[in-house]
Amino acid sequence: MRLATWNVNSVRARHERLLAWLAAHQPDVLCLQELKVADPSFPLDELRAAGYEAAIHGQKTYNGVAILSRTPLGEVERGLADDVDDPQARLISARVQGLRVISAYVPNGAVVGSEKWAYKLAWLQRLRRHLERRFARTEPLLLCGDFNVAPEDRDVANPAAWAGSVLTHAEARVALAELLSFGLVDAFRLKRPEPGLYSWWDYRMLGFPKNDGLRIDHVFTTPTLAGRVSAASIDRNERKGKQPSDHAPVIVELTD
DNA sequence: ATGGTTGCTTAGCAA
Repeated sequence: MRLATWNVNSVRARHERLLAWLAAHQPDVLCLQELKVADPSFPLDELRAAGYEAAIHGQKTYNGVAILSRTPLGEVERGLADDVDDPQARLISARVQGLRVISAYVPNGAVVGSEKWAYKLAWLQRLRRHLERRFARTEPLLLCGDFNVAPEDRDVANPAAWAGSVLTHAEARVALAELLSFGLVDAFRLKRPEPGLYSWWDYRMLGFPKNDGLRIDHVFTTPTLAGRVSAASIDRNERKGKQPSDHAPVIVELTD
């Protein structure tokens, strides 16, 4: 089974690229983030024609997440289901081929110390509680998405330049580590421990031409599935050419 | 040279 996660930065702007990428890479499951459309504007028909069912949690202008699958999606759940009144569409989960797949778009956090920063840290805590309430570490779970956190300095091309940013700050890394302490492992790093692998490059400052990248998009899995991870990669090519997303797809292969 | 990009929506926000 091939599973991927990709922050497309507007499914409308990335429509052609999305269909071309699906055709070229044939993932069984694709988690999407930053749809930036409400549900009725999601290109369901074209994706069905391409062979994919979709579970959507859309939002106009900002956020929005989805899970695409070649096989049927069941038990779809949207949001963190806690007592916080939160209109931001950042989480969706579904059952696919006996697995529980989650597509998450963690808040960026803007600037350390800002209100958005506090929301980011709180959101990661809320996700941890959601996992505890809703799932067991003994079940086959795949938590995928844009986490807006580079877990370690080896995930950052230029750690000195990014020191103290919302993507690398110690508090964000601790919050991510606490999320993973639910009982999740970094599926990508199981197979790809080497440095120099990134999933996001800022549109500004010649980020991609200079390869000033960070690995902030992840696939985390419960230990029951870790042994089935057979390969992992990042499709850096998708960041090239005309009108790319600022994120590249992260791909994980699981043995059946 | 203290900027630089993109997307959504249409001046300003978010990333």
